Amino acid sequence: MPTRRSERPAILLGALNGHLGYFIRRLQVWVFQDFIRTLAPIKISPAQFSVLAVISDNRGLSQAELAMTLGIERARLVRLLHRLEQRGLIQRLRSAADGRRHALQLRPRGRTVLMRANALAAKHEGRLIDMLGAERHALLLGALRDL
Amino acid sequence: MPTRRSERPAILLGALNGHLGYFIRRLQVWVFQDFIRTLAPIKISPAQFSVLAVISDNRGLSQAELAMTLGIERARLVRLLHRLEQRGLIQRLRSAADGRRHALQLRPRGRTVLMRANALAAKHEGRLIDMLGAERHALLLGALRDL
DNA sequence: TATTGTTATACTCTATAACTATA
DNA sequence: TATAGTTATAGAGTATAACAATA
Repeated sequence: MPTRRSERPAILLGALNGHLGYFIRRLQVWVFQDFIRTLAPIKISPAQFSVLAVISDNRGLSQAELAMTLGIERARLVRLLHRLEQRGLIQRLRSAADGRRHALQLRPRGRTVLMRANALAAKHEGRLIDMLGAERHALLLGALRDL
Repeated sequence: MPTRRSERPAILLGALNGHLGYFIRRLQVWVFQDFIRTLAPIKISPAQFSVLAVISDNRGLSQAELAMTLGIERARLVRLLHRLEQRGLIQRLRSAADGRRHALQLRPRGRTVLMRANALAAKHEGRLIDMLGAERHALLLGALRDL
């Protein structure tokens, strides 16, 4: 027979305990909040960071390829890229081979910002490791990286 | 020296490979999409499901307690609960002891809907297990449940 | 016809501040 | 004065559909 240990009984999660999605969601919310605050000085959101990182390592890729790689809607990418272009971080070049495509690449300023973003993102990752413990962090990364 | 195995080189994730948050986010998006589609017949969102589940197992708790338990903004809960109340799934009772608090509880219809929701959510969880593999699913649940 | 980029719409989520009523 | 619930706002994210230019 279970006994209460505190005056106020703890609130139960009920059916949620069996659902991985609930715990994934909670962790994801924590990650976004910490990431956004950490990169606030350079005003780079998680989505913008992922876009800059992928363009950096895949110079000349198209918007459709970028959208599919990151699982972002093509329509949403338009506004996202427009802002990065306005800030002088990226460039959209019409492809010579296929007039429909935009070849994406970082501008010098984008490379600089990405370097700062990487440094700040590393600090965020450090806090995530602190929270999870290094072993659990490695376990999760290994389990999720190759899906 | 690495060699290319396909005509078109695969798109690289670059710096994202070191960030657990990226992979957590991708999985979380998959989970939400599948959950929403699975529970579409009864029009219950992930947030609504979590609210019904916690109220069910903690009859009479307040909105502030519920908000803190689920990590939802108090302000957002208001509209969420309002809709569930309009649908006849929950009830807000003024607390006799403290006039500021609303004691939350499921109405009979809410209990019925939650039972259907649990059945559909189990199907969703089955698909998640299929995608991850049973061992990985158990590994992740164990690693995330006690944060 | 199909694809790429674009525009538009509607709804939800997130963050924030401020208001009211009760304590 | 502090707390519980509420209202309001702005900015993102998500899901759609439809359009023009190009293939």
